[in-house]
Amino acid sequence: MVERGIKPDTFSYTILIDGFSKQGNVEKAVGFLKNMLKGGVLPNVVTYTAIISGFGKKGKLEEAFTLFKEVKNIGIEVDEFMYATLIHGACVKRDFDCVFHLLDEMENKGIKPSIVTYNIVINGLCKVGRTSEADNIFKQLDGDIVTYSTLLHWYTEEGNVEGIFEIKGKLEEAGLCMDVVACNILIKALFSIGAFEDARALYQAMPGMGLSADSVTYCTIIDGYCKIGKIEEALEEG
DNA sequence: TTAGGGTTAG
Repeated sequence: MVERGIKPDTFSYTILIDGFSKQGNVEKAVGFLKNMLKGGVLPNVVTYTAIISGFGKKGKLEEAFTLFKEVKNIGIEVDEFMYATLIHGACVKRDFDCVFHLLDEMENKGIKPSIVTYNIVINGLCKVGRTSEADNIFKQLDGDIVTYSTLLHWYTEEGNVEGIFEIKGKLEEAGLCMDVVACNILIKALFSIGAFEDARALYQAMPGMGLSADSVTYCTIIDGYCKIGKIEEALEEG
């Protein structure tokens, strides 16, 4: 672009910055931010969110917060995306005081967290073994398919049979549209509680729901059958 | 008419 005399704008810079942040090279992303500023191209809330996300993924929460304060000082209006990104970073660091503080701050600013932001918090709590706490805190919440998938996944990891039944029931009650990820998690959960026939029935019902099994589905089923010594069934489904 | 946040096996 530069060779051809095309001046990069906020969008092209932000795409580059986001790409480097996602690859784990937040230093390079910061370098591009500096280039932008030097060239008189103004970063916006999306640009800064990309960098904060890069810091968060690497566990560099302090750097993320320093930048967050800078953004506020510049006078750029922070939004739910930026808060969600910071919350994700705080979850990576297992700093839940920080997480709940950020949620409070959002509320004070009149920024209502969407289900995506709540799902970040739920997953963060589950990851540190606080699944039932996550489940309780967000009981009143209208979960989406990711919320239920996440809770079901972690209850399965914990071997919490009661939890599995609770979420399975809620999932059916909510009547949400299943996706492949949700099916894979539910199949695994069913295997874990010994409901092999239900697991198989769900797998077979997938095409009727407009879903096709992916490699995770097959691995889950093969693993499930192998663990109970049913090699024949494992071979059969493949 | 371009850019940003969440969930799956082993």
